[in-house]
Amino acid sequence: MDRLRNLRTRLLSLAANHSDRLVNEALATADARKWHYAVLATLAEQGPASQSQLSDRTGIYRSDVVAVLNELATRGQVDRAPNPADRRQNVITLTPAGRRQLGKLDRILSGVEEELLAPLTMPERAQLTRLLTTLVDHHGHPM
Amino acid sequence: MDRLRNLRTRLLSLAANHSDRLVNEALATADARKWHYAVLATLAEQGPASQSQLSDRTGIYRSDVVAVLNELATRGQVDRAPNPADRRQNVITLTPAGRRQLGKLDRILSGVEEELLAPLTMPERAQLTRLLTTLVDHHGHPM
DNA sequence: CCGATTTCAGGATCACTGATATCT
DNA sequence: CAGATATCAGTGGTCCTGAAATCG
Repeated sequence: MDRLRNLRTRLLSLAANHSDRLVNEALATADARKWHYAVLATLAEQGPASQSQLSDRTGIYRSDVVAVLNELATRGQVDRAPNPADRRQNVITLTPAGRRQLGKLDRILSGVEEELLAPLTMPERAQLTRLLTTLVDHHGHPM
Repeated sequence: MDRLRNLRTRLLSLAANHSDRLVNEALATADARKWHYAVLATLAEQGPASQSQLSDRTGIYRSDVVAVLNELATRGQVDRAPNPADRRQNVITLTPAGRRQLGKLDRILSGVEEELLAPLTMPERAQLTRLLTTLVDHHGHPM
C-alpha cells in the first residue's frame, strides 16, 4: 500500500519539482532562468565557446541554444560574433554585464540551496550530494 | 569553478530528469503516463473518490484532472458517474480493466526503479529514500 | 558528397492561472 | 449570498524531433 509515497522515482520528481520551483522563482527576481545561469557560468569558467559547445557543456538542446542566447544578448550579458576561423560557428563571449549578472545569480542560488537543504544536517547534505552524483554519473550525463 | 557540477539543485534536476525519462518511456509501452498510474493507484488503495480528492491525493492540478480522467475513461480503466448525494461531484471508480492495468504498471515501474537505482547498494538506496523523504516532507507535499 | 553548425518550426508533457456554469 | 466542484481556455517552460541553409 501507499505505492505513491514509496515510489523512488516519484520521490525524486517531487523533490526536484520543489527545488525547480524555488530556483525559478528566485532567478525570476533577477530576470533570469536556469539556462541563463548555465550559459553564464560555463562561459566564465571555460571561456568563449561556440553554440554547440555550449549545448554540450550545459545540457541545453542544440535547437534551444539560439533562443537562450538571443535573450542573453538583448540583455547585453553575452556577445555573439561569427568565428573568422570557421564561418559556420559563432563565438559567444561573456560581457562585463554578464559577469556582474553571474555574481548576482550565484548569490541568489546560494540562498536557494540553503533553503532547499535546510532540513538536512551537513553530513546528510554531503551524503545526498554523493548519492545523486553517483546516479547522474552512472547514467550518461551532459556536462 | 565547476559551479554547475556542484549545484545541488541542478544535481537533483538531472537525476529526476533521467528518472522521468525512464518512467515515461516504460509507461508509454503500456499506453500510460505517470498521472494515469497515480490515479489508478490511489483509487485502488483509497477507494472511489471525487475529482478534487484525486487532485489532492495525487498532486495533479485541479484543472488537469479532467483530461487525465477522460483518457482513463476512454480506455475503460475508470468509471465516472455523478454523485447523487452531492451533484457537484463525480464519483470515480476503478474498473476491472483498470485494476489489471495497475498490476501491469506496477511491474513496469518495479523494473524502472531497479534500473534507476542500479549503481547504488541496498543501504545507499535506503539512505537516498530517507533523505528525499525528509526533503519532500519538510516542504509541504501534495499527498 | 558527407558532416558539422546554426536556425526555425513544431509536438508533447507539465505546472500554473483564470474564467465560467453548476450546485450546496 | 459565499464556497465548492468540474470544466475549459490558454500561457510558458522544458524536452525533443525534424528539416533547412550555410560552410568545411
